[in-house]
Amino acid sequence: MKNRLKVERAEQNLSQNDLAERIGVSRQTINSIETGRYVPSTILALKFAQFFNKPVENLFTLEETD
Amino acid sequence: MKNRLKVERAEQNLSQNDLAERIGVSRQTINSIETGRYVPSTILALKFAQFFNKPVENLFTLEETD
DNA sequence: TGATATTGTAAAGCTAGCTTTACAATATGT
DNA sequence: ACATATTGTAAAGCTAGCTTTACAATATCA
Repeated sequence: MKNRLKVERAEQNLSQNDLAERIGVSRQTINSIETGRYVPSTILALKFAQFFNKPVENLFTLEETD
Repeated sequence: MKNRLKVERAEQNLSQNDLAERIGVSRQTINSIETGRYVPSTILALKFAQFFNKPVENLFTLEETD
């Protein structure tokens, strides 16, 4: 699964730490999701969507391997 | 987090087992999500959305406690 | 240059997601 | 009534998500 967190974050000029605090998770969680080490829970995905004001599908997209 | 899986399933007249096979998970996973025991991964949420042809936000919604 | 911010990783520890197997309770259909 | 389908749970086992702490590499900026 791919995600656009890094880009969305850049558009808002936020650091991983900023986003982590706004969403309520650790910075490592943000980093791990951005670098593809973790697939977030649906709760987290919905929070990102809410925060960036974009549909979940716009931030996260399935790949063949999923 | 609430979800509308049971309703969507009923609208399509599908059993938990049917949905499980279509999505590619075990029946217990479907049951556990429907009864609120598990929060699915974002990959699973996207698959449900794809299958029911509805946005993730339409199937899963955050609650205060999330 | 020197100090600070940002990002990438790693490890340990705990919890949660998912699987398989299994059984009971209820609903459906002949 | 009987057989079958559906749903709810449970337990064991494994993997993945998330936390905290910590350190190194790179970028930013006075």
